[in-house]
Amino acid sequence: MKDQQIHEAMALLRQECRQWPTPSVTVVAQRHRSPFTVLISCIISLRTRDAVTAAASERLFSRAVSPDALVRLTVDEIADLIYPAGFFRVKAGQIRDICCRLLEEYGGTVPDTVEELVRFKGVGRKTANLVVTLGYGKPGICVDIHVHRITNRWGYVATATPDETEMALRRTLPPEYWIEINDLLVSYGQHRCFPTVPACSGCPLALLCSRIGVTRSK
DNA sequence: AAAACGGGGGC
DNA sequence: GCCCCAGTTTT
Repeated sequence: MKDQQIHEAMALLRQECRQWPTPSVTVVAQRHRSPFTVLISCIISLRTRDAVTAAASERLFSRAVSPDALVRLTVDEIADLIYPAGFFRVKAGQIRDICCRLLEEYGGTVPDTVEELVRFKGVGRKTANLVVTLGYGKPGICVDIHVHRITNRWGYVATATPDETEMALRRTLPPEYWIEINDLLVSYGQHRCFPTVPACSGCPLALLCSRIGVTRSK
């Protein structure tokens, strides 16, 4: 796919996604405006639906929006607040551990590089990149399952894992779209370009997609 | 019962 | 690369 085509695709995506609500982690980040809340709600979102993530995040942040406030809660209290998110007990422990380390190693602030962020248990490249881009507004590409699936479905990249997709996009995607593409493709993946059976009929990107007519694909 | 959730870790 | 994690909602 050429640059000309990706410019067209992104313009169409922007237009199309306006009709759908903004993904919840982004909304939560905007409401509380902090790299810390992006980090925590991103951990909550692991293997958990968008609506559940939003509700759980709001419940937790109504009690604490900083590491020093959050460590005063016990693991059980945190677990109760983020229920019914998947793996809620494991995540509660991870969240509290991360808060402790943030206080001990970073004076209660959140580091702003992927390399530092992925040293925390429960934080991988997806979460780290979302903190960097959404939390700090710095260059980065957050590749979750939606970004991975859709860019491959387009034929824009040909990769086996989300991490490989991130590296491929860092080489080929114009920097002006780096921060934005996650929000757009999460929304598109939730409302049209579904995981198993995408709604290709009426898709504004149909002419740019290499899998036209394919109703079942990875 | 099985698949799906905006993954991550360990091997 | 594969398998496990440990929970709910949706089909």
